Amino acid sequence: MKKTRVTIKDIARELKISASTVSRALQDHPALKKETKEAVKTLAEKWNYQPNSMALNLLRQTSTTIAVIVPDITSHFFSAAVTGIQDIFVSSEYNIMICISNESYEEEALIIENLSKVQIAGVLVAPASTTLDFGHFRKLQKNDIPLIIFDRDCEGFEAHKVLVDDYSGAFEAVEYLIKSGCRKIAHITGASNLSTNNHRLQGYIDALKNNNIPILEEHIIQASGFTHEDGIQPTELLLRSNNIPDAIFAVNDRLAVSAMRTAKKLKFRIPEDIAIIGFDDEPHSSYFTPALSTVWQPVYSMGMLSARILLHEIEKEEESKEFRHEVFKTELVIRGTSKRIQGDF
Amino acid sequence: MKKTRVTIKDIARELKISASTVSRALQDHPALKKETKEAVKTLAEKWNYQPNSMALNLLRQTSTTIAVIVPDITSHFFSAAVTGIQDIFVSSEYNIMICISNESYEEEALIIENLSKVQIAGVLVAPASTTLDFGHFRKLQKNDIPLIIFDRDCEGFEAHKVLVDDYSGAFEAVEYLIKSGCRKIAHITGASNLSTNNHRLQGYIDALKNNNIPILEEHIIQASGFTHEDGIQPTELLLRSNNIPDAIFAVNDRLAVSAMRTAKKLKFRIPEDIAIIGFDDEPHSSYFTPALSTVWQPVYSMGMLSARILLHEIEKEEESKEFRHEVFKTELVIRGTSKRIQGDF
DNA sequence: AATCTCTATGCAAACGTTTGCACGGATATG
DNA sequence: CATATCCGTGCAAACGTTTGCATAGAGATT
Repeated sequence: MKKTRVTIKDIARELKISASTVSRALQDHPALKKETKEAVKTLAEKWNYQPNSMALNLLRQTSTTIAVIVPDITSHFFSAAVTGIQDIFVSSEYNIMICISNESYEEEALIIENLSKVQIAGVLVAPASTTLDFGHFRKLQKNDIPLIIFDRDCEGFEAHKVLVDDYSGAFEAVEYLIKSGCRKIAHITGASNLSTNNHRLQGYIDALKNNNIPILEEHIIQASGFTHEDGIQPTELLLRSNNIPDAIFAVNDRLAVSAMRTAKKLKFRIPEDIAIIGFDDEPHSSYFTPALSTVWQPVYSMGMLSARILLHEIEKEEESKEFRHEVFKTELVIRGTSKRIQGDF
Repeated sequence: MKKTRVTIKDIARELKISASTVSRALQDHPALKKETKEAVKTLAEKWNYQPNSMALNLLRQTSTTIAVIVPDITSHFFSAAVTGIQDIFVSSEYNIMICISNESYEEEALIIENLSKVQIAGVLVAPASTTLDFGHFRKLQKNDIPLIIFDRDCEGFEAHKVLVDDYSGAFEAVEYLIKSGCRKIAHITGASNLSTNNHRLQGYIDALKNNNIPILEEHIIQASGFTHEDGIQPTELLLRSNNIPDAIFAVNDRLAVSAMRTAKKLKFRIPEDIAIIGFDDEPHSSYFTPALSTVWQPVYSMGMLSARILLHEIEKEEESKEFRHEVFKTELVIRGTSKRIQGDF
């Protein structure tokens, strides 16, 4: 750790000119004469001069670091979103810093606490499932740090938001199940304070209502988490009850996959005995047998748009109190775990 | 963007003392008297003073940013590795910056080029599959920026390395297939300049040799990429040849899953007609039917160890030219896509 | 020869922080 | 009463960069 990078002063000393002249030469300042500029540029090139970004940021009172806070990065959903974000910032002067909240409000608050010690240009956050209080987000806003909420809504909290229309995604999926002949459709839902889960649940309920199918409490089961393992017990509960459903709409693909395997183990035929639709369209979902029907979300685009909005927010001059609110549409992807609709091909 | 954070000078002005005294008070300097310290601390607390990290880094000529360069973040492998890395740095003063090379040497080199414009404390990199020249890594070393190579070896390039014993992982897998009665074992391999692929290929070859099974060129097929789609064609080639194998060892789980589906489509029974073993043990692999047999890698631990080594490298005082070379062992996970060994339960 | 106008460059301050050194005042020692 | 010792604090430099202002020198105009 003794690296002594080439500075403007080194170049100035070598050329026997002042640091200001070097600085101006590198910026092609019109007042300088050609020979000076060239001499400086040549030496800077030769010595591989790199401006010290910290000195600059200190002077300008700015930062080129963007923080991205996600609950988890091993799920395809968030890693794809992060990729979208990255792809926008990679061609900008900004660098992204990834922070993982592990779906924990405490960790999320701690991350923001630590972030405030560092200079940060803006924050993109997909809130943890346990986040009910938004004080930490408000603090950022109070400090004039641009904030974008993505994927998961924080109801009652005003900010720029980039979301997915989970409600209609779920509605369409359930409506499809009904049209394909299912009448006893169960739903495996997730943590009840997540906007995404709630909107999907509401979409499920409204689709049933819309078709005059009674909503049965026993057919709405909450999984204790997002992973495959968390789908086993709810499915067993449903398929061993005395009111066995003929379809399961799961709040995500992992739970759907788990439901699939559990159903198979219990000798149910898919989709004849039990149809299954998931949510997310993870890359491997189409490789199961039968291939999983699911709801695709434009997650990469969502990441990109969030990043673009943040970028604009950071660089804009005028002060506006308007918050953007973008909602992406989903797409129903029908594969083998759901029955065909009569005359649908 | 007009935030004016509280500085040491603000506190000094308010308390009518010098900035140096404030600085010392906050550090509990023994020369200061109690009342001064307390007055400063109280006001700092009240005004929510946060030291400006850029000023500090500038003064100290250091940085608290670590760069992590991975080929891709949507694969479970790298996202888990990044999570391990993150979990080490989260409790340190360092922040990690994620950069994605998209498996491209050019992008990787560009990232390092851009990184050198920013102050960076150290770099963790899993090289892109197309990286054959290591000049960009050497440049980092020349600038005394600690570098750790993980997962993928750069043969002929000296650096700290944290790898997985791909060779014996593959050897064990193929040996298992042989013991379970397979004699015509094919291998779907990947990009030929990736150390991981090569070591797995070599493990495959040596396991066959070790059992006096001839190595057939036609049974070694290179997939054109890492995704599910890339596994279809190689499998079809194998299963439609006039020397159909009785087992496929795929270089990763995605290709294995794809081989599975393709084999099923072609009416092969798994594992009776064709056994399949993958590599990675992705979370969903056990949810296929039959569940995928595979080779598990301690990827999270690998991430953590890489991070620890980097941390040590950054903070160490003495200059040593020794490079660490850590190799993790894999574990064979036998599930349903491979036959049982006689008397093995 | 005195003044004016350019042109090219340097000076110094600023960003926020730390720290070696110096200094003023109080107390203790001779 | 003079000197030594100590305590608490401030000054100024340093990190690397930019930029408004000043200025030196040259040439042009009177």
